Amino acid sequence: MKLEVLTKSENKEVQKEIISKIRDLIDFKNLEPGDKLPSERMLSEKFGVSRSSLREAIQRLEFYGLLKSRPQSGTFIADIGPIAMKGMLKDILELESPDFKSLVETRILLELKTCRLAALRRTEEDLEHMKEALDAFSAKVNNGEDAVQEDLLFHLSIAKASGNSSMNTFMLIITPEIITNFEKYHVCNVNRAALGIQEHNDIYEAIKNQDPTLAKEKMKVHFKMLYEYCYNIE
Amino acid sequence: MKLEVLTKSENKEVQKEIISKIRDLIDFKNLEPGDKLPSERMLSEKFGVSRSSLREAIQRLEFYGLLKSRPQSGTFIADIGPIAMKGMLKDILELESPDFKSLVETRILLELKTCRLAALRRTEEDLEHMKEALDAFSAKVNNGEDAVQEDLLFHLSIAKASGNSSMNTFMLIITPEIITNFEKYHVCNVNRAALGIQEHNDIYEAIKNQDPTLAKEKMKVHFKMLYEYCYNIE
DNA sequence: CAGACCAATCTGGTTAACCAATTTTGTTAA
DNA sequence: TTAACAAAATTGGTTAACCAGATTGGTCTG
Repeated sequence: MKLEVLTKSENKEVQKEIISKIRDLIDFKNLEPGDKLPSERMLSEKFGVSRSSLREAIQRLEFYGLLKSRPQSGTFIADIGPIAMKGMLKDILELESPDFKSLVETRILLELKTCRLAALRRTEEDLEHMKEALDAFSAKVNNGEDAVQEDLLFHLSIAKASGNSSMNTFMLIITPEIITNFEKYHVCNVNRAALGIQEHNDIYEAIKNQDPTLAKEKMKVHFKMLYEYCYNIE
Repeated sequence: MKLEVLTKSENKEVQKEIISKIRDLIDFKNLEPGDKLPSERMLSEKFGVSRSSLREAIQRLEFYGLLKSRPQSGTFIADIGPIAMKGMLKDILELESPDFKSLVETRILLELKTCRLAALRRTEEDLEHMKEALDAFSAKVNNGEDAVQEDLLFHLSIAKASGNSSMNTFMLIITPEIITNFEKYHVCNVNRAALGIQEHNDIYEAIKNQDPTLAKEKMKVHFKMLYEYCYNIE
């Protein structure tokens, strides 16, 4: 019975251990898709961890789509097959938290696509949202203030207009870390911000005119500096 | 005090309501980055929800990088600025679960990039893992069996070899849903599987020979059918 | 012997009590 | 007045008890 308070990182290690034990259990008991896992009480006792910790681990695996728990019934193995299950569990356990370079690289990839899709699919409502974000950005910059947040929100409005909820979700996931890293490394300087208004406007106009190729091109221009920065980090 | 048992979807609605209330609180109290949120007990009482539900909502916002809770100290607002905070909360609340088309579209985008990066960065260890996955896939197909899982695991091994943990994570997130949808819609048929071995081999060789352009080209060939399928769903 | 039905049990979800570290606050001494 | 120290209140995390629906095993009836 653990009594010391665990730090956040230690807690994550415990979670990984639990996931690892769940993997061993699935492996050892040869549990197949649709099979029911032992109850939470039984597992928490068997693993020697608290039920809350176990529940958190299960929730994480549920997030990755590997488990599915149903109220008053049990926790079940997802219908993805035992081989995929085993492989994915291994990958999840080995997963490391993303570095800044990965984040920027992924952001550029996503945005070159979302702005293209946005040009193809944007609704009038999407356009309005984008315009609002664009104006907020311009106002801040013209006032000489820092506008990293407004910048990112404009880009998020494009992601939303892309009509692809996966990419939209992924943009939402990486944006906060991008912001904190930007502010840490001072990636955005004020001189570029003024230029940024024009670039944002170009992107907006391209999407408004439903020109996907131009939109992507303008986004590429907008990312030029960031792109070079990203590939010179290491 | 709610006593009925909530279904999973109802539960998610409750979570959204809580997040919405947290947003209102931040808005109303003008909480800024680094500020401390009221304690969990106080909030759960104020919102009229259980502390567990509140904690789940907080964990979700922590996942998106908007909050940061520290043991024995409190839950704090992330250092991303009030405007970004408000905008992102709005987007998260409006987020819808991804459809199959979004998943496939995102997968293709990610994989064309990861296989290119893998060709540039793969280690010898990465190559070994890819070879193992490749052989497992070939064995199953040559045996006339269904090999959707092995197929996906090969692609995941490429994502891992890309050295970009964000993209690796995102691939892990979308893969289970892809698998279940594949099996539901019978996207993969056996005839193509035999062809798939050759295509997988081509991709593997290109990555092994560190030829990013060829790797991407071969991946594009591999996705040709899926690509057409994806854009003919609606 | 098969099918319907009911109660005991088991389940995940929820609520309340508990823990130790931290933070705040009040007091005292320099 | 201020700095230092200690006690009390506050905090997120943990554990244990509780709830109502789902499951199951056995029993009874046709």
